[in-house]
Amino acid sequence: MVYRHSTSHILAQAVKRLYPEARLAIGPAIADGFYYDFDVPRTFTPEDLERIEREMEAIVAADLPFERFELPRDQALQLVRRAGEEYKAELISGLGPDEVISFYRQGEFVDLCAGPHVPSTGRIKAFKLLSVAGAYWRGDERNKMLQRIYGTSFPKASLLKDHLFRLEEAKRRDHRKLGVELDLFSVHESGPGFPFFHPKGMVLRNQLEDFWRHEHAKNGYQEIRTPIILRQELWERSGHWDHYKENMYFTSIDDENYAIKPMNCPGGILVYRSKLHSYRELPIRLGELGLVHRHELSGVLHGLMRVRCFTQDDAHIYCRPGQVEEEIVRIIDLTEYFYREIFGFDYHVELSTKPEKAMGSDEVWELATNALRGALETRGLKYKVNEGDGAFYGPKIDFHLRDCLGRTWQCGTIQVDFLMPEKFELHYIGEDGERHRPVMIHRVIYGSLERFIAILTEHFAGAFPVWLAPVQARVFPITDRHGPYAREVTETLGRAGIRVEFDGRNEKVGYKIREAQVQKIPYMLVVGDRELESGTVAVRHRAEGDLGAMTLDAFSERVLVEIHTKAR
RNA sequence: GCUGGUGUAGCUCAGUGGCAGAGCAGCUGAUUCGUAAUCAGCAGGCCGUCGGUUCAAAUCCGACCACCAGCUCCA
Repeated sequence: MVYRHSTSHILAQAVKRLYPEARLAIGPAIADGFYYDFDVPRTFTPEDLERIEREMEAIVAADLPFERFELPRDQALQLVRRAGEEYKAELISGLGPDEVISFYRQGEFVDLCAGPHVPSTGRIKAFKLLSVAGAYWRGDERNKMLQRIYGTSFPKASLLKDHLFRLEEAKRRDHRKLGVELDLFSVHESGPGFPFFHPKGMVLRNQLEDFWRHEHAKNGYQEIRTPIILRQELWERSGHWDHYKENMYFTSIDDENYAIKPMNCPGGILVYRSKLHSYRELPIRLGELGLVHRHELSGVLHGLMRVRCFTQDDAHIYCRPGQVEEEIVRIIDLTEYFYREIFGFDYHVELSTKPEKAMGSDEVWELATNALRGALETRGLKYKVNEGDGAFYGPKIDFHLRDCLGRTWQCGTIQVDFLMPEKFELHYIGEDGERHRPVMIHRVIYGSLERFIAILTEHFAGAFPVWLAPVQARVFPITDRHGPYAREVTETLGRAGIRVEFDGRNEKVGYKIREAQVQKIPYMLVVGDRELESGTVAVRHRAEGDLGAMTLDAFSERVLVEIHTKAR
């Protein structure tokens, strides 16, 4: 961390030497590297980065010592103002009264910095500038956009090389690349952000949905389905019109205004409201694999991770106030079962609190937030707090999963909502015969099927567990005379419930094996004279290689066990 | 949406002002083969779109669209 931060100072020094008009913003170390933000009238090109790198080499070669000094606030301000560094002046003004204001000097270059640093610039052995991108000053889009240069550094050249190699390797797992290669899905210019699922992608998706339905039925959920287009009035009532309009698509039918749903909750509420409920029924858990559309900014679209229409594995739980925490614990348990037991993911949990543009009083938010916090503590889960990051109708717990480049994506979420029940005047009849207001919990486990499929693809690098694999086995006859037997094998396995393909093309076994390996098909079955005579199949596993001959029964038993246990 | 980059065959990519190219994939034929690529032939293009400059544009200029990285925002 210190090491990379020192490298960012060298970057800043090089930039100041080459472009004296550049104003410095901030330059922290980040995971795997560092960046520095500059305000420069011209834009940096890749050639500029090379020039800057060469200047950095010179600074490293000069082995300039890093020297620390401290100044009182007014002198510090004077120093940076004289240098025309208005961003640094703003940073100093933002520091608390008792904070020490320190600077670091290397050669002619001085920068406001808390430190620490390596002793001298010569300690930086291997570095590389990776990219340049825009970034708003203080991360606020109302502020000026600065130019951010990203880079990384390592104590040894070989470590830098390894790191760059790992970045390349990670790209091979990219779900966008694998999605094409494995023929899972596509996106087209005709519908940016609106993905098309191909037959193999649908097999995967349907497996996820079947499993989801099964587990939810076991856990006391009922399934519903609500329409995609509903009257605008509904969205005005729910608060989406006021808080979410810019993300919604609208249409009109017979001169009436309608909206395309960005969330499933208002529709689900209409189902709850369609009859009277007794306290004895609660909690009522209504699940919906609901297709929602949201207008996302064009610059954020990303394969299946970030799209403009997606299917949420949603559910809304209507319960009594006293049941909220227990319900949250149940959802956490179900989520952990999915993530940890079934898929084997690493994830982290965040708790998001009341945002600026929220509905409802602080007291209600406090209550809801405490319920979430209480459930997290009950389960002893570590979590990070995101102040002001909740939904407009309630605070939430989020489960975040990693993609191939280490970026994290929110998948599961649990949101407590006292407000929608209010807006829609929901009630149930209590023991006392009076009307009472239920609490609503919104939750998803996969999050969206699309994003989850993207994460799964990268997590397994396309080599899906057998239960999810679009094709579980492929059968190849060695020559034409083995064709009829190979077909019989294919049919028998198919009848046993295995997704199996027959590859009778006139190609060598090696060719077919290679193709099946590239497709990450878990099992390859070779049949030739030996198998034909003994009534067996020669089994090859995509990771374990040649497993030798097995009877058809033994093979199908093996695969069926893997399918049923969801072996990874 | 903002900053920067990219856009040529299904995929990966060459081609920098003068007839649009390669490998893989596809199709046809030959080969009948034992665990990651058999050989030969054929076909495949609105060079992202629209406009401009030029005798001539994939190539230069402009606008737009899409994609990539990052920022802001979110499942």
